Amino acid sequence: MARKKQYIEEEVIEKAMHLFWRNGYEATSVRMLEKEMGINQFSIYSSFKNKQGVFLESIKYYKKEINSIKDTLRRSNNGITGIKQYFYNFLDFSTEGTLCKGCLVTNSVNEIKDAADLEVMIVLKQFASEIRDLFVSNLEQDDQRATIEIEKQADFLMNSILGLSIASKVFNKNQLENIIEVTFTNL
Amino acid sequence: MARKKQYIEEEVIEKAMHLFWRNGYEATSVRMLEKEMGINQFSIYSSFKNKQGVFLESIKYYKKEINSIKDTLRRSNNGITGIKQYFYNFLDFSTEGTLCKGCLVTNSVNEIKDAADLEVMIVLKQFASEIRDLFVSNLEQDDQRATIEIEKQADFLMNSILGLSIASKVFNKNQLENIIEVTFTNL
DNA sequence: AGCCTAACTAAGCGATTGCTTAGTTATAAT
DNA sequence: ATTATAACTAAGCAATCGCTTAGTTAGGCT
Repeated sequence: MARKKQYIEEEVIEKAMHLFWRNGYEATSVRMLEKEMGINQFSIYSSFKNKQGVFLESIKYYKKEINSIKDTLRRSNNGITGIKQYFYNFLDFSTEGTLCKGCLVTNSVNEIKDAADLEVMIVLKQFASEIRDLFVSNLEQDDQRATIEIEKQADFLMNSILGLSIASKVFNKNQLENIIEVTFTNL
Repeated sequence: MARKKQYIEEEVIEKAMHLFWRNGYEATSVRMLEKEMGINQFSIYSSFKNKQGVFLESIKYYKKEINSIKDTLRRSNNGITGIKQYFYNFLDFSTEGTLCKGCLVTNSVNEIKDAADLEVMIVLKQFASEIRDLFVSNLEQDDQRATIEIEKQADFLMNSILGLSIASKVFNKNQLENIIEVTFTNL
């Protein structure tokens, strides 16, 4: 018995996410969000409570988007080979034309300080933990791999992909391929 | 023929650097710098021109501080072993009590967008390049190492230490040690 | 048709941002 | 002692920050 929303929340969150991804959390102002999302500040605050709310929804949307390459990894049944493919897929996923944006979650971990935004930090750590679990279960697929080494290797792989998130902003494509190749040599 | 400065520029820059290191560039306001540096805004602007000027000087001071472990690497003559030691030294260097601050330069690369702060970005890339050169020359010390592989391995090591800068904020000490151990296995 | 109510617009809230400036104080040279 | 000048203090600049609110518009209900 009243007016309908003139926007679809998921659609405007997608736009917000891309802005956060390109600029980071702090450097993205509510005025910029207003423009990018194409709705008034009132609508932003009524739909998502506050700026942090928009960010949390953006992270959720990011997870949804990255699910396609996570699913590829989940469905792969070829151990370390599947993980390596995930690395290449991630590079592709994090690139928009010539702009290398890294991983939204990694960027945010680097920016948010635990104390201030506890709720955000929990979501970010959970995301990382999910990826790590996939690494572990793929490593377990290789029969000859020693079980004690798997946890260490999973940490190592997490470190490598965290690195790639930053490296992709600084290094060229050839160097990034070198990094992935060396990472998976003798592993 | 006039009044003397009541502060030593290098001393106040050291304090500014620690603030940038803990909080990042954007999240550090000039008011915070004022408090931490213990001097008035007028003095800040007259000594360092603007906020970016304070930051550039802070990066210079950071380089100076990290020189001690860079020198250890430079003087080491034991190839890959020296690089591994650098990784451990870096972890120690980036930790202040229980607070893991990562690498100031890595943090900044992740925050600054090339276009906006070109001057800053140049300094940051130069810093990374200097570390990479040290990796290369240490790799060259190992006689049996194939020359064609050295550049690739240097990129790989840069990626690992970029990763460590973030990982140190999220992972525990044991995991960080695992990461370093796996990184240098079979390299 | 008339009404209720949620979704809109746009103006503006106090606080903070990076930076400047008018006015005062200290010091070295005369 | 006087003077010139640089370093200081503190107030305040316009702009922007995250967020709110008063007033208007639209759409399903009786």
